[in-house]
Amino acid sequence: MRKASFADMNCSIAQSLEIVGEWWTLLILRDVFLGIRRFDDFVERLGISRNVLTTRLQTLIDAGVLRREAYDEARGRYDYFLTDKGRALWPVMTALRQWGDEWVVGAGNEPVLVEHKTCGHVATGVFTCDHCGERLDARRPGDPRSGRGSNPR
Amino acid sequence: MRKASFADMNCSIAQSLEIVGEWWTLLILRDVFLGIRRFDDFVERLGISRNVLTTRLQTLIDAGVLRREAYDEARGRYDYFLTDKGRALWPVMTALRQWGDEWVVGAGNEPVLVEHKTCGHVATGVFTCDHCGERLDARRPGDPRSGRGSNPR
DNA sequence: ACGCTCGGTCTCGTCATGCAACTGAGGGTA
DNA sequence: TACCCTCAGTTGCATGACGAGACCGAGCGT
Repeated sequence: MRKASFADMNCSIAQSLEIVGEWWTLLILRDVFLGIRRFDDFVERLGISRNVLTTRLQTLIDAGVLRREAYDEARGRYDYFLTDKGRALWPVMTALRQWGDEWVVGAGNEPVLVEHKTCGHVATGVFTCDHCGERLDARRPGDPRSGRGSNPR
Repeated sequence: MRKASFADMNCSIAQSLEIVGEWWTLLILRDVFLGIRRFDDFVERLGISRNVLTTRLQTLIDAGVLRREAYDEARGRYDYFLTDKGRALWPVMTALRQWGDEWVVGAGNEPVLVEHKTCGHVATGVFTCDHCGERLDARRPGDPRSGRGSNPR
């Protein structure tokens, strides 16, 4: 039996996970965000097996999240870069990192801090409404459903 | 060979993925956010196999993301609810959904809209600096590294 | 000529997953 | 009493994904 696919679910979370939801994929992307570019560097930093890395990179390239560029055409040596689509995953990475910092990682493990270049402060990203700027949160358990539009199946 | 674990990586993204990074897990949580509470409803909506659902729910309970509560003690019927830790995953779900809406889902699939109750508008969440309120983005490829603090390995 | 580096591919054994049948307690119906 | 139904899992089996490490091949350095 094949592993199930989310591709036919009419839900953008399912569609997203179809691309970045596999084991290792988001860690590979984390390293790309940190500037890692080469096959063997991923293998060494992550401890991922080479065959799985090969398929994950290919999946991400096929999905348009990464771009492969030769830095030594003759020997077939490549760098992997984020595309715009890949760079747009930054909020996902940040949300995951902040959740881990706040709820998972024990004391003694210093979180990675992000400096906001513009204002110079260490920044925590917060989700705000693009309309009024107020901070957004999940609806409380008792609320009626806040979603509307198509059925998120 | 066992599936590799990210638990010993000193990185909160890896720690987070150890909990929510498995196949199916974020889709289960999406449904919990939408108000699904019961075993057979997850099975039917997701098409997940029952044994996998069992282990995923248990993992999430062990991690403190979900809470199980009997609604019919005699017959062993349970509801699954989000804890505060689980509800704190809302930015992750939102970031994934918005990425999917913008970059993955084709035209013709209407995204699920979220109404911001306070201001009454349909809201798109944006990541902003908690200090100055300016919108946050990933550093551009050429920038020096923006992370500082412990090595995010 | 020789070894080295890099970016993979191949093989093989083990683990996770999907499916479907089964279980077991209690309730409803006849 | 007998029978079926619902719900929340558990069990068994077949298959596919994963991990480890060996291997490969092109070109460079010496």
